[in-house]
Amino acid sequence: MSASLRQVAERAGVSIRTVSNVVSGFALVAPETRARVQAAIDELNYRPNAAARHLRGGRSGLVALAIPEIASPYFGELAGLLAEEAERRSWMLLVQQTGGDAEHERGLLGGVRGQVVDGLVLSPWALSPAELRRRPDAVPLVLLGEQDADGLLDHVAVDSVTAARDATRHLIGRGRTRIAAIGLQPHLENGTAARRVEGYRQALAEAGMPADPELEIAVQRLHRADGADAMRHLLDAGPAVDAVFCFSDQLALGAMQTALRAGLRIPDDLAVVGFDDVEDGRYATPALTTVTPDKAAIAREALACLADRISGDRAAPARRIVVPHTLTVRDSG
Amino acid sequence: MSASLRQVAERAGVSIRTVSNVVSGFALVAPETRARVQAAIDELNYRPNAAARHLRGGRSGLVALAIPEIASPYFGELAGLLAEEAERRSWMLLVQQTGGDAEHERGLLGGVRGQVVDGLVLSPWALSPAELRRRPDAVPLVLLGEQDADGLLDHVAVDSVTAARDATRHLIGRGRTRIAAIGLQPHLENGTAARRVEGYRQALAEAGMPADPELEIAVQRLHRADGADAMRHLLDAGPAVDAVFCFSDQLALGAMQTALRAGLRIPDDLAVVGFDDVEDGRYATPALTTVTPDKAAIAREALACLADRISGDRAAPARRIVVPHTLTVRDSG
DNA sequence: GGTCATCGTTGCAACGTTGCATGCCACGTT
DNA sequence: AACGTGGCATGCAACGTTGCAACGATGACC
Repeated sequence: MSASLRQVAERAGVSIRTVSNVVSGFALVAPETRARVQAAIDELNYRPNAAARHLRGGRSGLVALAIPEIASPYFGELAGLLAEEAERRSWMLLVQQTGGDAEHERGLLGGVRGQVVDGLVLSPWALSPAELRRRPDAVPLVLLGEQDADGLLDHVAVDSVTAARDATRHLIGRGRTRIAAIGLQPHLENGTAARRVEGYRQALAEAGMPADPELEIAVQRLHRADGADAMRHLLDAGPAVDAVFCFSDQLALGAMQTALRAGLRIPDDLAVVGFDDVEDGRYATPALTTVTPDKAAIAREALACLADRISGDRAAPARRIVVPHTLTVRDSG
Repeated sequence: MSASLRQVAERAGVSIRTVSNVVSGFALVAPETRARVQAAIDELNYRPNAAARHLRGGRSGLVALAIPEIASPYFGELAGLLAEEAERRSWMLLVQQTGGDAEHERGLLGGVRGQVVDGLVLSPWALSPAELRRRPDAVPLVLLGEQDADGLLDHVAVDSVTAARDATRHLIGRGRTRIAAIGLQPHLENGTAARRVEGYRQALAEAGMPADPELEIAVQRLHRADGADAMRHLLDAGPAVDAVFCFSDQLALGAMQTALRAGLRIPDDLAVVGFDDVEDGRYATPALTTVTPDKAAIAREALACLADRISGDRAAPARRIVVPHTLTVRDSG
């Protein structure tokens, strides 16, 4: 066990309170006393007890990040940035995997196991906006992704409609005429996929191209395997396509592998555009053209927002923070 | 703020202690009392206070994972598995990024900020074995990777020498004669790279092939960019090669991109083998042949070991746990 | 010379929980 | 009737910290 204030106090011949004053740095302490206390602290290798501070002060210095899965490159990169940002704020980051499970997500809304954390950054997957809204009012919460919760919950995201439109416009601009979209998720309440389809359709409409339901492929999850399956489906049964816009880089990479194996040349026969700009895509062959959300901004804004909630007005109107995105054109389309 | 035992007790008309007994499930409580207390708990939505429990019991239920970076696919996948395993044990997982920085790693050895965690899983990068050994005896610690700390610290890892030998043997078996190794890290104390070179050299020696220093390429880190640089170096200045064994999949993927861009056919002109078996590699084109460490076993064993330390004998002799690996042959070599 | 502000230090209480010991009651045994 | 037993409930103390108010000592001021 580690030394406590009491032991330091005994050793330095002062009261517990005085040691506390030295440790916190504040308050008036005579230089000589401070030095003596400091010496005792060093000798005993005193470290303030986090549990006691937490109990007394109500702050744990912990923030939780709840995401579907850490191993997914997008969430991994995001988690890394959030960890950096948390470190900068002297917070510790606790990571919870929801597995995209509604039950699990719901559980977290009520607070992470016994009020351990000061705040929660949640990237919902299966939870409906309605459920998000009627959450038990517990820890400060910031949502990642667009959530149909305007005015009720803070959330940070790129503008998916615009981003998807940009990506699709790009393909149209390159002369593609049969552009498929991979990544619809009609089974989920989560609005992200819906918004990306919307942007995709808008771009087609602008260009006077008909929206063909056969070109809109739904997936269960956003993994490479789902992209591979979707592409196989398109190649087997589907109509001819000369481009695919995938709602994540993972989907795009899976789709690319299938297409390449089928002997298609990318981008000559098939252009592929992704979404997220994860590192994989940059080193894929061909390198993936993709929508680049400002992930650092997402991390920064999410924690800034959380910080405001934690130490500021909890009842302040909810904020909808939109971070910038760009289209990064590489070799795949 | 949330309800406390006292408030529940008042509402149910019993003592604090009795409520505590109901909450903990143990002890003898009359069915009728239990029901009344339970009702009060539900009405007030009582959740035990983690800080108080931590202070009282000395356990926080938190375990820290310290890795160089979450965004790296290997560590991301590992973190995911550790998170699952932690969940299974009702632990929460706190993630610390060290950035491969010695100072940072050293800081963690002394305990994560004020004894917040019950245990620490550390994947050292820059820290020397000597420093690891003379750590201040604080929280229970398990190291990931081979650490030259036998008998002093618990650690979990694959057998890198054997794994590297297996991989190299495979290339030799396929008739490759000029096999480069990418991933040496002579600037680091961390022994992993050294072990992989050793296995590589062993396999060459077995086959009566000379070890050519020009074929052993050092890197700063294990990112795709480093692999790409190393490959470029080999193609530009270096001698002819017909295979590369990379010490991580990241390196291999970077190397592959450079080779493909240079017009080499993989595996015809150049065979590429990686290490880690991350998902990227499976979906790369061509799919990456690689050493597959049993990552789930690493996660399982690491936490099992930590659990033993936490609730068992802290002075027990350190364990060196070796998890199995296989060679997964795909298209790249 | 007395009152008052200032500086440095201190004791008390409380945060919410649980281990321990003890209390009380009813029942069955001697 | 006295005693022991077991079931159930409770009070006290302590974990380590910090906010608050108060303390004595010192010097300044009127």
